[in-house]
Amino acid sequence: MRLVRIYECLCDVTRLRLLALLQPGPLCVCHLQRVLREPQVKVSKHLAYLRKRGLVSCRRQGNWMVYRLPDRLPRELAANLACLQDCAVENPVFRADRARLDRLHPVIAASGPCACGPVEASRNPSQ
Amino acid sequence: MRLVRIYECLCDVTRLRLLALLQPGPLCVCHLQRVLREPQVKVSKHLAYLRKRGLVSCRRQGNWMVYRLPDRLPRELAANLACLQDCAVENPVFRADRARLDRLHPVIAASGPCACGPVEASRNPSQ
DNA sequence: GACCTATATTCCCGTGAAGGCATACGAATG
DNA sequence: CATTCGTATGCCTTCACGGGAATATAGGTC
Repeated sequence: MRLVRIYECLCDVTRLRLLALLQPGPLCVCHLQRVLREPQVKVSKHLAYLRKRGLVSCRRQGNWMVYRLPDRLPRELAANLACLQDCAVENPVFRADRARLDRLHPVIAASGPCACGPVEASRNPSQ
Repeated sequence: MRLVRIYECLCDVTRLRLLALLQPGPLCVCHLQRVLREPQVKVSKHLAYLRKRGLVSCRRQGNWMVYRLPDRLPRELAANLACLQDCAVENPVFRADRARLDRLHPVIAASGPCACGPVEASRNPSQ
């Protein structure tokens, strides 16, 4: 059942945090890593897990990998991400992550989802 | 994180089906078993899992154990159950379960959540 | 081509979960 | 008290997952 697959992705803190961070827009691994403050392997593995199950997609951008939520989300996933978003509002962990992400905002806004290098797209793409 | 605990409960089909079945009102194990068409051990163990994590509560009723969703659900859980309910509407597995449950309705309506014996409460309690 | 950086993958270990079988428990009934 | 019924628990095996260390890969730079 597809729904179970989704929940399997959601039942780990790191993955929840990753998904919550990607909701506003795409980010590269180094940003995710910096915000989560988790070791590289950990972040990379959980991203791979999410990728394999279609919860995130990614594309290479020079040296960097930019991750994002897929454009067209299946109904169940969209519903659950919305629910997650709701729950995240009042959760200290997510709030702290969001705060750190916001502190990265200027950089990201200036140079795109990957501030580590030259990039085209901006955050919060309406497409 | 409490949220993760919830998702851990949701990432198994059997448990999802159990929760979906209990949403309208309390049911005894034998009914759940009959609707799910799963072996007794399996049902019982998953109920224990849910019980241990506070997603369901139960009380003995003579020979039978009547399970229900707890009266006051924490915010996150309520949100996710609502989301589950939504997703369940268009899912064949849940629909089939619901159909079998509905076929049990007359019996349950007549004798309560456990049709196997005399019982007091009716389904869909507004409390 | 050598080297650096960002990220992914492999290998290993420990833990926990799922499923099944057998058995235990608790309540009712004779 | 023995039996039966409904349900729970213990034991076992299998398997997936999470985490870390080390290593590989891909792209960029000189």
